[in-house]
Amino acid sequence: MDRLTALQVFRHVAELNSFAEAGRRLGLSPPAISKNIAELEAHLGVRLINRTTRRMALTEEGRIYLEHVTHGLDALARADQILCPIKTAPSGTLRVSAPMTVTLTWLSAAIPEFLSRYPDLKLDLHLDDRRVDIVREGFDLAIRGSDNLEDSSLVARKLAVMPHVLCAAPSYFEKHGRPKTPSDLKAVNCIRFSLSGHADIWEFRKDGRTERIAIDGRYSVSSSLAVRDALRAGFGVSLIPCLYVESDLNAGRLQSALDDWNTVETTLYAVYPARQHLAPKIRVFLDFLIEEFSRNKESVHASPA
Amino acid sequence: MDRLTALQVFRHVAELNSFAEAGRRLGLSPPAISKNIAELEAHLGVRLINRTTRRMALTEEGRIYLEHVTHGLDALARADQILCPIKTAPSGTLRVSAPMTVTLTWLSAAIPEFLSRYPDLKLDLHLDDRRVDIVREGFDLAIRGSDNLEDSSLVARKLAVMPHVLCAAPSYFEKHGRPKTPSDLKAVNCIRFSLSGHADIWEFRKDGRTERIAIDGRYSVSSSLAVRDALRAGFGVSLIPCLYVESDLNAGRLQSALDDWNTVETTLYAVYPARQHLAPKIRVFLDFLIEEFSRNKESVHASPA
DNA sequence: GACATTATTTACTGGTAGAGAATGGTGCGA
DNA sequence: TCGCACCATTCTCTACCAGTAAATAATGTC
Repeated sequence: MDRLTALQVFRHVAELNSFAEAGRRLGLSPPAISKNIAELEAHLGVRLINRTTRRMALTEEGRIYLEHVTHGLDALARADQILCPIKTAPSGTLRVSAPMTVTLTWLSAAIPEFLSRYPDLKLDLHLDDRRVDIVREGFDLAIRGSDNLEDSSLVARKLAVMPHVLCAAPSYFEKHGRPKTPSDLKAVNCIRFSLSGHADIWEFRKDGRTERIAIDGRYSVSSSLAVRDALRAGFGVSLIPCLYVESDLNAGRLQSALDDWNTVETTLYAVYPARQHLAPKIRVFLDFLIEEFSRNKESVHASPA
Repeated sequence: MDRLTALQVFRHVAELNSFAEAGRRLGLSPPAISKNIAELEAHLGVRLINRTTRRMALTEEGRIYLEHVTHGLDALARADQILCPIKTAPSGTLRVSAPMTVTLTWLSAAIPEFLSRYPDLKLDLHLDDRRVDIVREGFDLAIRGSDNLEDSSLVARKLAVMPHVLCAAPSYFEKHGRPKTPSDLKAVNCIRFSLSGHADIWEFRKDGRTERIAIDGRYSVSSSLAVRDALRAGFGVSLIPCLYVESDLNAGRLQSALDDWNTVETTLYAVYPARQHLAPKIRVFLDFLIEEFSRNKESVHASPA
């Protein structure tokens, strides 16, 4: 027996004081009404409605039962209704995890405009370069580099490609020489971004040939911005997303090397739990990310040139 | 989809934080759990639970929904529980319709004892010689004479047989003669109980012969007690339940006639709406009636002798 | 007194809820 | 590090049940 429909049948019958009318209202045949009431009574072991073919009236038990049932049914209906606005308009709190550096250099400036576009939305943005467990920690969405991409039941949406560039301060190159081939890097102080998937081995490609260099160095750090600071200070060379050193290269504070080699690219993904029933708040933030990253694409791609 | 089980599944999953554990608790297979949640989400168009194979967490919407659903589910559970004591122990209000005279002469004296036996029970006893519509007027039980017995969907339980006796005051018989045969009644002032089914035609049987006499008289009244008053006053003769005139006959205030003829009997029934799921309050009152009428039977049957 | 309406019963059917097996994925412990 | 155990999901299949239709019984109305 489907008790929920039985309860709704009971409620309608009680309120309309008629089996037939309740059937018409609910789109059910008279027998269906009868059976539902009879089954409900059998389930409870209590007679709820006294009825002849012509007349019906709630028993005392029926009246008591109706009161509680009505209350419960209304609460359940309210539960459904409360989700209605949520599933159409963005609202509530959006919990997002994003890598520190990407956010600070690329995204955070645009966040206020995004939030002002959706006044009912709150944003809880966690800056963390770790690969967070999105489900366990209750995030709605995470921005990840391809290094960290786990191939689970999550959905990944590509946002942007971040080409890398090998660079150092002019002073460093003057002192230690400018590498001409990837293998020159073996003898060089390489600053490593420890959270990268390719922290210890750097790849270079040219003319279909791939060189994989196990690099070494005295400084390993978990923030690209710290890497940049070390580069600026002339401490060593590093392979770093172009984006982060764009202005340094333009201003001559840093210089690139091995420009004729293609190097690793980090693809940036938005990762979220499911494609079905995607909440509007996630949907709009995703759209915002796509829009934002595509807007900046040309400037980024132009930078290494 | 059975939404009630889906909601219960959702609730258990949310509270136990595990699909499998919820399945074990509810006696359902893991696939059943999955499907219920998926269907519930499809129905709402909202993702309630983010899940990988290893971990799961409510979404914000899920948390909001759970709160309301829990509330509704509890209300419905309470509705069932509230009926539990009612369906086992007599309680609440018992609405009974009974004929005035039968009650006053036979029953009402025992009512207080009955009520003190069931302290949680209230009795609303309507004394009315009309044939009431038991369902329309919301009675739990009615006491009826066989005259009024409608053959509907109601249940009738035989309580007692009330033999009648033809009688009048000695003064009346002295003045107008004592009838020797039923047909003598045609010339006699017959007092009629108007609510009886045999008010205008009185039947007498003897040796397999039946005499049906269309009687006449100047006084018709809707209470047997008024008939008795008229008899005592020597106004005429009447056919009246032995019970009502027992003491009068014993004391010689009234005298019977046509004692060698069998006359009509009124069978007393308890009538109630249904045999299934008979409420305890009705059950105990019915038992009380049966007990009470069977206790008095011998004295009643002895009276006409 | 014929008709219309009502609740119920019976027999039947289509949809579906649940089990079982298999798959892909993940954490824990040896 | 590998393997084991567990978990959620998908697919397929079956059994059951909810609802309909037609027939019945009862009752109020014109």
